[in-house]
Amino acid sequence: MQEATPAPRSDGGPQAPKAVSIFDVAKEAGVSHQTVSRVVNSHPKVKESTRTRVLEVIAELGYTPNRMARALAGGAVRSVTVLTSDTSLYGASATLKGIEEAARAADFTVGISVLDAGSAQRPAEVAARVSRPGEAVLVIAFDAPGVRAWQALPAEFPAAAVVERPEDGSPGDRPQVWLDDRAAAAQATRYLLGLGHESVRYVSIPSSTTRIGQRAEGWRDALRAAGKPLPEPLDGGWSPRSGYLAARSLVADPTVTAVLCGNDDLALGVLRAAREAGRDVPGDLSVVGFDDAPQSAYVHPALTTVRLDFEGLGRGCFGMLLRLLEPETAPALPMWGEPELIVRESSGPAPSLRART
Amino acid sequence: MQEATPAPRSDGGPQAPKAVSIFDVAKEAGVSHQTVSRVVNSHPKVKESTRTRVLEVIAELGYTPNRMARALAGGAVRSVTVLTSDTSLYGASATLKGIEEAARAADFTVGISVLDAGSAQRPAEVAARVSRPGEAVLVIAFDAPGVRAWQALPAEFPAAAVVERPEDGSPGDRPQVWLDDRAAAAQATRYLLGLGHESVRYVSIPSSTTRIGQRAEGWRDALRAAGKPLPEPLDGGWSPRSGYLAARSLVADPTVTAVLCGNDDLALGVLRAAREAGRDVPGDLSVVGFDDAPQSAYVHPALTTVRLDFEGLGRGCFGMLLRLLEPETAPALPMWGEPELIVRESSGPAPSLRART
DNA sequence: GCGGGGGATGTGAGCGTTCACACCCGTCCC
DNA sequence: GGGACGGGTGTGAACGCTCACATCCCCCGC
Repeated sequence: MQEATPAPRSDGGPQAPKAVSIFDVAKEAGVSHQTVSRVVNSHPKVKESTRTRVLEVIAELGYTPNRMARALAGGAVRSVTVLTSDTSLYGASATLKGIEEAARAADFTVGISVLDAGSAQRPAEVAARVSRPGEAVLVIAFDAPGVRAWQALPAEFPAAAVVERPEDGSPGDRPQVWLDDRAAAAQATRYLLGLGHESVRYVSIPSSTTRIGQRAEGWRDALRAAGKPLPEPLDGGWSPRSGYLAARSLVADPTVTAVLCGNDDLALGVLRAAREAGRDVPGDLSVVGFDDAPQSAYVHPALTTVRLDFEGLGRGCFGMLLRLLEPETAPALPMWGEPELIVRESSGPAPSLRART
Repeated sequence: MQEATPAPRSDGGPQAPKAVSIFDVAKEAGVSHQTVSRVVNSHPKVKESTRTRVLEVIAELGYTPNRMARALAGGAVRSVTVLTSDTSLYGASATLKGIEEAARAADFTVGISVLDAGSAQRPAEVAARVSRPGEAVLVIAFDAPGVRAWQALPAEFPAAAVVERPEDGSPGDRPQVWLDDRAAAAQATRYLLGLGHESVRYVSIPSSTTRIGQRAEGWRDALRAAGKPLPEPLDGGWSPRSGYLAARSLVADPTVTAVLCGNDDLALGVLRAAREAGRDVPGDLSVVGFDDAPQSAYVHPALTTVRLDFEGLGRGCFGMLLRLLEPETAPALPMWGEPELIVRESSGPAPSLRART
């Protein structure tokens, strides 16, 4: 009677549409299952007429290869699991978007598994995240859990990673991609210095390694090059709240006139702390962020920040993996954009210069 | 002889660690492969001593069941593909986070596939996203592509969805979860009205269906209940930019003193438009957002908004799916939080009242 | 005319798992 | 004492695919 939605009751339901297999297609097309397989995998040695016939039947029957069976039989897996520790941060989610896009284009299935601080360390734990031994893995290693997972990954896994910086101790041949955060941070710092600020303070995101982060490094580079003393960076987290907490002491100090932040969320927190302390931005204090999240152009004051091409980076990372997996057929590695300083409203000339004007 | 972790590389081969299978375990434990299978699947009828022995061998050999083979053989798939159209919006990414969390707890693998406007319509296209016919699907259907995918999903798929509102034409038995946006929007509107505002305007996110969205509906409900005229909602998109563009005309009108926005990003755009038009928030204009994104408490002015428990919703959605898949073993459905109005700085008494004070 | 190459196709054996069944052996009951 | 029962276990056949190999046929060259 009613035609709609037979409600897929998992148990003894009389349904089970019995997916069409390679044998069904073969029978219908009057060829062997192997020929169908060849057509599906675009093997060269199939007669054109046969190929057409098979393709017709495939379309007619609505055949879809069963990925599981294919993988089981030792074929190409065309599936990748992304290991990441937080899908909701802008950097990670934009990178994931890029990966998914590239993966879909290459007809890969993408899985996702969230790392927590504890589990990322043991190789077995990490390996267990993957559905099939041998399946490819992509790690978004912007933070410590990510890096640990990347390091813990058994060497036999085909894998690539998006990292803050290449591991320096290890052999440099693991496929990984990164952005030149260091240069970008240096550029942002030089920009602030060029505005006449005596110095620039830095509120840092957590570093992904035991060493100081790349962005902090770049900030120090610029300060050092300008012959300025190197103040201690302030430790922030990833959230606006952590930026706010870290900045409260900072903004109370009138000699601080420029702050570079490890990301835009931190900058938001700094902005709020500044406002509460009665400091005008950019009049009394310049604040520069990092990442250029979609909101950053619209907050008040609009954030001067460093735009990072996370999506491109994600595509690039997948590209490296594809190259590893299928060296001959993989397309050229897509390039991603260079970091770019976007000047908006939250930064301006040092108060001293301003007064003089 | 050697007791410790025999490092799976069985032979002298350079690579190909040749994962240990159920047969390896069986042989080592002196039982049949089927008994191992029973142990792994915690089948009741296995002698305790046998079970212990097998478990020991499993641990020793580092055996992990091969998901592909298991799925192929008709076992439980324990894998779910999430269909969503944008991983970077706060609502979707928070929901995804909740889903992933619940899925991991239930030992499910989660895949993700991004929908674009075109592909979401044809059932075959949607079905092809899934790696195995019969594999479970979760749809995040906050927008039109999501809803179309949900509708296009062949009925034989075990699936659940997070929706803006339940489909009204169809039989209500498809498993879906939603938040009471309508009541929340009504509450926010009443709140603004209670502040003395003559009326409240609405900048809408795109509706997921052909009808007006739930949030707009709630806004209308409240206006109607208060005996106010119903102005046309303004069409926004999802981005701050679209909120900005939509609001430019709005903020130019001095009779408009309160604006409700379909999400926090739109509200950010409205805030900027207001500022450019020289309108003080909340002095001249109250702005209320929706979603309570992590940034919203830190922007200036801090956004009054409706907090939505997206993560809980995601967990709930997965819970529904699990119930569908494993009716007897599934735990009770986790509940998720009610929407909650969070009053911050961007809203206040109507200018008229304020003047009087 | 015959051996040889190679394009086009078919055959059968796995891949690692679960399912349906058969089997063994005690225990209980009549 | 024999049959029914049922806990505990083994056997073989799927599942849908790819791999390695065998086979067929046609065309070539000598």
